[in-house]
Amino acid sequence: MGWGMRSSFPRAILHTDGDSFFASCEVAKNPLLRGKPVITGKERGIVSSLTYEAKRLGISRAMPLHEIRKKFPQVIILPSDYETYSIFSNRMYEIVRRYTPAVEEYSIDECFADLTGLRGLHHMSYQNIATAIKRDLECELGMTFSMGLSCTKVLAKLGSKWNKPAGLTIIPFRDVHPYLEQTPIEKLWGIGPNTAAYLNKFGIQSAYDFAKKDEAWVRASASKPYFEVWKELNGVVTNEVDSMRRTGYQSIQKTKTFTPSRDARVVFSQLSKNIENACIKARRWNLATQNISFFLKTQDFRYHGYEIKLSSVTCVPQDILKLVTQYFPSVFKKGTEYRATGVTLMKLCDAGDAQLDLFGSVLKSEGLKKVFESVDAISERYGKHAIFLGSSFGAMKSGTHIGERGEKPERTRELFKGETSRRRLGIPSLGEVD
DNA sequence: TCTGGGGTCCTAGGACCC
DNA sequence: TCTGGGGTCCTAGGACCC
Repeated sequence: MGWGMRSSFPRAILHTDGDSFFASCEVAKNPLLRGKPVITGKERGIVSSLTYEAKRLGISRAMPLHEIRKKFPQVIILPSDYETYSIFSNRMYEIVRRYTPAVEEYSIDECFADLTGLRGLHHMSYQNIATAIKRDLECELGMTFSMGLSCTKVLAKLGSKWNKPAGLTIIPFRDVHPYLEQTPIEKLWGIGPNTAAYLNKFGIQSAYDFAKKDEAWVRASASKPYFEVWKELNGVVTNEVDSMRRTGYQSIQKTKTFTPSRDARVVFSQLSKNIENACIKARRWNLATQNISFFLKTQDFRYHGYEIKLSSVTCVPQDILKLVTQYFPSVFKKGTEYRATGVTLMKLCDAGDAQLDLFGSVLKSEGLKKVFESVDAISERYGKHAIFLGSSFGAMKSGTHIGERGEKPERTRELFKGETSRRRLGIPSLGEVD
């Protein structure tokens, strides 16, 4: 196979992308904002999402808000309201599902839909089905959507990016050439900066350069994910629209940046809060973990932490806190200024009914006692004052010590000795919100 | 990009087994 | 004892995505 090969039957894959999604949700929620420069991300101090009116002023994502307030006092700055965004997101999925059950909820503002074979049912061409979906979305949600229609996900995604905002770009496979020629390789979905640089070394600059490479070369020179992108550029579906709804997570991570602090109690309380929140999310999905990791992030963006294997599966923060409390002192360095903490519940498994029952009783009887113990262990180490541990841990004190119970983890591993270890916890490079 | 928060999948190499 | 081949599982790290 080479350039020109195709899947055995033609597919119609639609990619839908909400334009400036968070900011658009805010406008849809409050019509008085329409036509105005609106940005979200107030709580972060930088721009998260922005309307085109704001873009026209020269504002861009990640711009500090103090700068914007000074330069553009007319801009409306709003805090993120994820509950609303989630409601709009679900409405978006439901509208698309009127036309096909094969809808993949790809992210809060994007979905894929497989329209293959539905022309007869709807008495419409694929183009007209896409147009109808777009019309429904825009009428009912009060915002615009960018869409791409082609024969694979990679090409559909290329289409939705082609004409933003509010564009619908159809890329029939026979017309794909000019689109690929005008697309730098690093703009392709699935090709990041590393792979782009690697491919550049072989003279591959555009998506077209990549697509026309021999199969043998791609197979030999790139790993599976890139081979699959290559196939999709050639019209062969390797990544089907997956309409399975989420039933859980492989891992749950909670991290939060705070006002920089050298105070162990402050840093620990932040970590504790993250652990609580991670466990709340795990329990909401009836998930439990036996492998966790935590880290402290310094002002110079270094990470220090441990990966810990617990002696049993749990979704109770106290169980995790007990171990984290033991390891916290060897991670926390006096005099070092920290900016964030984080925890990851790894290898999540079904918590099962028994686990939930256990949790229920723990909550009622043993829970508070254990909380006291954890808090106390830190108080012992770092001072007499009660630790402020956020909402559920505030103003506690007690007389017992954690050491006696001393549940031992099965195994621990120190993390983040080197710079390259950062990615252990999925510490990301800066991504895009929308 | 002077840096938030949250995910997924793939691969190489070692451990262990027959 | 210095030498096979092959399979599976697990881990650590890399890369990518929104």
